[in-house]
Amino acid sequence: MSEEKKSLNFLEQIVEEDLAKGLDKHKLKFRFPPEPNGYLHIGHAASICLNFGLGIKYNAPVNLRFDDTNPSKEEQEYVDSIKKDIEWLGFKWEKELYASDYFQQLYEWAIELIKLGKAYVDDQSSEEIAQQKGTPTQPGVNSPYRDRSVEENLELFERMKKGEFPEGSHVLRAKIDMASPNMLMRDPIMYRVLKKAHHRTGNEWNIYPMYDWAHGESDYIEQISHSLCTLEFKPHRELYDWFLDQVYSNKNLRPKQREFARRNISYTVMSKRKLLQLVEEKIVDGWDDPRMPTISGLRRRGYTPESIKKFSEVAGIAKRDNVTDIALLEFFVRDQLNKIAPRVMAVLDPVKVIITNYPKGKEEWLEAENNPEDENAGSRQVPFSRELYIEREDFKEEANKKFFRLSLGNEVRLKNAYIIKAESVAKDANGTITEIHCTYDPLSKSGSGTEESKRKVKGTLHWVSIQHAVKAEVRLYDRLFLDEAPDGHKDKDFKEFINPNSLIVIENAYLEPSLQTAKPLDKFQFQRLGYFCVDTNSTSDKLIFNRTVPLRDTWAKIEQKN
RNA sequence: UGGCCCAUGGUGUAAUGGUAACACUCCGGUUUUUGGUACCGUCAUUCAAGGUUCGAGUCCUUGUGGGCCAACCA
Repeated sequence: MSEEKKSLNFLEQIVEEDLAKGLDKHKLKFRFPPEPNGYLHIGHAASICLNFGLGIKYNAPVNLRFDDTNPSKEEQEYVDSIKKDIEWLGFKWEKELYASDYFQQLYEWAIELIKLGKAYVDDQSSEEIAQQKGTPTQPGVNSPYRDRSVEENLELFERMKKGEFPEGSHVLRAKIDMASPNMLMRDPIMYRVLKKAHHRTGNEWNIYPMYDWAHGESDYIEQISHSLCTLEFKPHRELYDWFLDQVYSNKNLRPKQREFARRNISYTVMSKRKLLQLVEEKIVDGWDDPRMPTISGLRRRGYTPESIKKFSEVAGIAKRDNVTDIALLEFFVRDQLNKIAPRVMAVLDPVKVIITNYPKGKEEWLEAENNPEDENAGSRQVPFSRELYIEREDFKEEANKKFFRLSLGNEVRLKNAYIIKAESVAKDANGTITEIHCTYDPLSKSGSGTEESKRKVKGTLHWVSIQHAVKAEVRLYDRLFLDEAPDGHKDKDFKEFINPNSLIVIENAYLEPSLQTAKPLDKFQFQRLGYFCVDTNSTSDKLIFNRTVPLRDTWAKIEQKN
């Protein structure tokens, strides 16, 4: 077996360089740092696969650290969902940690900074502070409180902590440089007063640290060797390093922040704010609606962890803005489901077929292969009888030679059963076909080995026996947005591009009886239709199937062209 | 009008100074009891212009285009 050399992405190269420069490989440590203010989505999967992938590759620990410094947005529900999703993807974290675990340490370090004259309490409003901050092209001006004495700062900060001041009245700021070309270095806020209950620390704190102050120091406390984040944090790196300088001792490892481009996907939105909006405005059925690009949505849609991981791996990691084609993700689910999903027959838009020369009351149980791609998948029995359903679109009274399906006077094979020929139709008053009368060739049974069974016919149809069929609700999902980049239009709201047909519910689909016992999240290929997954709310009394993705459909393409 | 980052087929990545690779999509074809799968084939001289070099997608300069930065969010 020749093993293909995989090229390293630029972050792996950085790790390799650090190793080459003498970094002890046992000191490699990574972290995945979600904020528990929303559900994980496919973009996070890139970061998860990157960090945990690095952990696997170098046999290094990866911490799961919740960045929970803002109690007004964060909730336990999100913590739980995030843990569930990471586990479902198949990754194991070394330690479950929280930025809030470090609140005390962070507080003590802040006091040290005050004592060193590197931090001060500012009494101004956020508006005043914003005004003094300048703009990217103009330097800021110093706060009038910038040169308070250490004693006064210490006392004020203590009172902030005790809850003596209302929210918004005081902040602790790092004293850096109001004229820095980097806005983040213009005396950034380290603490604000927030009298909110925290999901872990309750009412213990009246002040909460800001991201920049908490994140790098948390990395340092955990001795994370490589702290990987998305591109928009690039300007934060200077501040990350500045804060690190304040506490760093060369006896310890110094964490390194590096940035990569977030993964965008066509025909969807990825920001948690917008996803939350879809949930709150009930445009979708919750964070795990199968149309959502969340991990939980994809799971309910029928995606597998493997397909998501493969997608993340192949899409890769780089530094340029990107919009990856959703078709790549769909390719990987199909690719895996093709190998593992049992084939079954289901008719979504039924029209009745009566086989006039098949005896009334007779039934046969025919053998059907479960998966031609998996020889260990075995087979099952499906019932055949005189009255069947086939898809309405599989029949035309008259058809040209490109139509490989059933038409009057022509033969077609019923999958795993017999060759039938359409003889006549019955219609209702509107002209809608209500019955197709066919005859079958008794010698043409699938697998019987007869000459008749080997006869070439143009097409093969799926079907179900009416008297044996089980009913189910089938939900046909399509992309949630009609535009490739719904949030890429400056003058238009992303919701203007919502696909009105993103969900089509078929109340009464007919399935072969073997599906009666299907359990939530079981995956199947409905032959000739697509891959379907049993919904999490499905029961044996009320079966519900979600369409994960349709099969590739070259016939639909041919038809579209005409 | 400041600072930083980025630029390779339709899309996403690779090529680490030595003559553009892989995957997806699209289009065309072969096989097929799923118009599926599998298999085969077509699709770029790397944003532009200069420069360094025997040799540049890769290094330098200048443009051009895109992104990020003025939350008591992360």
